Amino acid sequence: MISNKPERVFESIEADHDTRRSTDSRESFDDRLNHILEAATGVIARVGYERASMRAVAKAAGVSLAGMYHYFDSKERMLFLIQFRTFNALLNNLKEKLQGVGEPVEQLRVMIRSHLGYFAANMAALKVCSHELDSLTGGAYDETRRVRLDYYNVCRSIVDRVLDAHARGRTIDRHVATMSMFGMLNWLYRWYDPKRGRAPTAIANQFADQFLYGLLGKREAEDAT
Amino acid sequence: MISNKPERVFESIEADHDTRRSTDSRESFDDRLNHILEAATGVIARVGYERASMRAVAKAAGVSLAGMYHYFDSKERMLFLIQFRTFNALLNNLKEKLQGVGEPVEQLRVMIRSHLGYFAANMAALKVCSHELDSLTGGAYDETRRVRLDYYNVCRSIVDRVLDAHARGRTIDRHVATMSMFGMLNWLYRWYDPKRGRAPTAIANQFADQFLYGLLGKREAEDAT
DNA sequence: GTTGTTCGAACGAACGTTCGCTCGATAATC
DNA sequence: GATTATCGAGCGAACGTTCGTTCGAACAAC
Repeated sequence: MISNKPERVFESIEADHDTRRSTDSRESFDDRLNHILEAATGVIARVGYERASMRAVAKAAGVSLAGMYHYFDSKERMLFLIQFRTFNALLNNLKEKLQGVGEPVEQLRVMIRSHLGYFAANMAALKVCSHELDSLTGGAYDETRRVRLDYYNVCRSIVDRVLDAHARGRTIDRHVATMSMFGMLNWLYRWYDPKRGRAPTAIANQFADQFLYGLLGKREAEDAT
Repeated sequence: MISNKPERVFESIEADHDTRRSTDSRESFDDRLNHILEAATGVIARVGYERASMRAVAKAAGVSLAGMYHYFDSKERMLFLIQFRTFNALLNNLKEKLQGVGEPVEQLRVMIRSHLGYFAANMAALKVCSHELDSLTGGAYDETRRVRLDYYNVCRSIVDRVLDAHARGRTIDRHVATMSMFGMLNWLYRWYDPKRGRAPTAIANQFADQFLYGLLGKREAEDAT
């Protein structure tokens, strides 16, 4: 089932075991794959996964229909590659941005800023990830779920730390609180237009304020900055 | 395009112009239509609109494939009927619950409670409405959009009144705030399991608290109850 | 006998995928 | 250095299946 190794793609600077002599063809393979996946991401974001026919994706990528199957063995695998890479990039981006930030409240602000920043910079990919979560099945679904769970755990532990440090006797279900934050953030793909709306950083700040005040119930969140 | 009048269906106690004599066959037609739409809602909620074949819906409803087309002239019209009725019911439910409530903060609480209550009671229908927003095209899409805009305006004006009454010098984009609330609420269909999670009313209360404190930045929301 | 319901059977179109082939570039052989 | 073998990359054409929809006959009710 997992014949097309996904790790190869984003572990680009990893220890290479066997393929490094014929560098030329290898690099051009990955470049070509990336190009096709980007085209696919655009089409799927526009019309949805089921409506996005392989013919339409092939046309958008400038490849023949049959030629696509040199890069993945099925349409579902194509969607998996898009989602798996995006979720991993999102997670790595978050971990990187959190480095050196210790204060829980500031961690939460960084997290929301990071999520929204990546969102705004990769709208199509994150629309596909938010909307087509259940379009994968079996092992492919499980693998993306694993990454999403990692992401959830990082965010959840930040929410926990914020509440532990500044709890004010309110009874808050922390899972519900975390999911409400994801809802606030991910729903963006339904309404946000980067050409018309406010800048992503402005929205991120407002979201962070709203969510923090919502958690803490008072203004004290500010003295952390 | 709009051959199958949708208003007839939920304006059930409206002034009837022409059809009230042959009550028997008329009622059984509506009942049968309702039954098919409910089955369709379940199938679409489970596998998505595109994957939900008319054959699968027909089997779930206990009707032959051809027999479905006696109640709507296309698959898209079937989806339209589901969405249009659900959105209208949601809107009417909200207006009803708001009657007699004057205080803005309490209005907002009622709104969140109402939305979540309807959500919990009609999970499948609201999943279809949240997830398949863009599956309609042309006039059908416009009609559902109109109802959704009505719903937005009611909620937005409540947010406006809350902020006007309790503004504390914070700069808040009210559209962004309203959409963040819809995100928090509608994202529910992605994670909430009525059999495992907390009761809908408990979640509604926490959502209301979070969103209100988030808007106002302090605890004063409570003295409205 | 008309009208409203229901259905089996079939339609053309579109889908994801596969097959057999071609084309260049590289590797191997002499 | 010329010739041959090997292989990845790409494509046109077709496969079998499933899709939404239609048609005409059958049956019921009044």
